[in-house]
Amino acid sequence: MKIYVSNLSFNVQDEELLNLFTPFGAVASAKVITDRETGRSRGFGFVEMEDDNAAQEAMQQLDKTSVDNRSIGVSEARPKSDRSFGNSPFKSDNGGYNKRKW
DNA sequence: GTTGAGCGT
Repeated sequence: MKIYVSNLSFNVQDEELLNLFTPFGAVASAKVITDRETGRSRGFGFVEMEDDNAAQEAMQQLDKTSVDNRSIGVSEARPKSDRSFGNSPFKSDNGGYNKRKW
């Protein structure tokens, strides 16, 4: 399950995310999105967990909790389009991500 | 020694 973590402090990074979600279950990957140009944190990240129910658990437990003096937000991540940044400038039909009835 | 909505290359 992919998890979207928002409102992160700018000093929290991948490892911090990992440490946050690890106690709830196996974390496949944890990544804080940093600005590609400057390298600074953008204040949000993604966490991929092996176990789905562990992910749900982590979400409820970590959402709105204070991390580094900031109340973070944890929710299920949107599906990153099957091929959003491939090679074609036309990208996907929706323009980035499936804009269904979320 | 930057800053605060947001869904990653």
